[in-house]
Amino acid sequence: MPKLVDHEGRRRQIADAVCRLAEERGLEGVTLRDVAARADVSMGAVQRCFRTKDEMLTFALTYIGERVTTRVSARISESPAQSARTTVGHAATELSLLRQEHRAEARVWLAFLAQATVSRPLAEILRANYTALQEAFTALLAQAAPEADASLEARTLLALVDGLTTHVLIDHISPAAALDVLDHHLCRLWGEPQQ
Amino acid sequence: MPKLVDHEGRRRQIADAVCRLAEERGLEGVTLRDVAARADVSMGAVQRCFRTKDEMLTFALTYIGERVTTRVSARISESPAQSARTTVGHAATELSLLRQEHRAEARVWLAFLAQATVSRPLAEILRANYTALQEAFTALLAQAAPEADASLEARTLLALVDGLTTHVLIDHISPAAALDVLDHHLCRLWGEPQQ
DNA sequence: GTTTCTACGATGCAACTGCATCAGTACGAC
DNA sequence: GTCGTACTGATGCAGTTGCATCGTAGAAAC
Repeated sequence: MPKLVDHEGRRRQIADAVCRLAEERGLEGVTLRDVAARADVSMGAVQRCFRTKDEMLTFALTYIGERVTTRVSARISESPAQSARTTVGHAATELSLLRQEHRAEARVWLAFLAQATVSRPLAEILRANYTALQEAFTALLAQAAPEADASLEARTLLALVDGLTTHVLIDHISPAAALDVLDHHLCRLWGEPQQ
Repeated sequence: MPKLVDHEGRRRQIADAVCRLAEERGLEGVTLRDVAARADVSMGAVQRCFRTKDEMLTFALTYIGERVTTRVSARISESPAQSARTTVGHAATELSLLRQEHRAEARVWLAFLAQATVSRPLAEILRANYTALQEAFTALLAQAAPEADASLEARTLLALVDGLTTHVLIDHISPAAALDVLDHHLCRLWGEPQQ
């Protein structure tokens, strides 16, 4: 057996390059040549890992989806002793990608979101991610606010978080303002008095 | 004075073609040649109307922004006798582009939204639109729910509507489910009992 | 009818795209 | 060592892109 390469590792390395480029120039600015250069591999290597560009983009979206989901899950499970309500707040904040260091992820996500409206494979990956997120939030909300319609509230929260993220990205509102909105929404959800 | 052409009319005609193409293939599928063909003019005519492709896209975004804003405003002013709360509901529903016939507009809007994260001119047009919408909703909400923080609630409503629209576009939720979420949110905002 | 000037549309062009190809490389088994 | 093979990276190619160019057409002014 001759030279063997860590294929999965290389695919991730390339997906990383895709994300960095998508963040800087948008998804249309992602070309095979630039991806290869950014990932410090040859174009041949990229073509060996992914048969087509579409396959590469699909993998990159799956990759970033897993990263976000993992981070949210981690945030949920790392705060086991807290109340369910606090956990919901933390998870939603994490998901809204408001922190500077996750702004890039948000940009990439939005780029894929737009592309998904005209690409079935991408749309299915996105749908799978959202479904998983919604189930997680529904379960959390069922604990945090037993008297509410957990599924409905989960849909509301996901949509609100996505909208806020988008508005922050285009500088319509500041991250702080987005957090305010989120806090306010959660407080009202808990039925607590709002100041 | 030789042959004169209704420039503004032609620009709108071209912008229409841009929107139809963006809806079908996404913004990356919009090329000068295809736009010209779709608008039933020659490429030369397109180049005469817009010096560069960017200028064309910028105009198209402004154009569609005006269309949406106009429709929302019309919806607001055509129901003068109703309560402020009903008006807010109608306006939000109109803005969420949930009806089948406006799905195309939503797709185009999302395409521009993604592009705006890497294009300053587009981002500024979007920001202007959102600012106008937020002011309108703030004013409405101040009437409809005097005890609430109108500005905060307007930001919430806009983000929620945007998120819902996006989720409908990628088929994560149905238009009916989105309407449910919106209704529920508004009912809670009015402090009414939720069934 | 002639002139004059805008608008037109066909064509050209350099750059770039995704993808295919293929001689060469380097690693591991023997 | 040598050999076979999985891998590499340079190159080729057809198609597309945005933009520039330029001769022509056609509507007003006279």
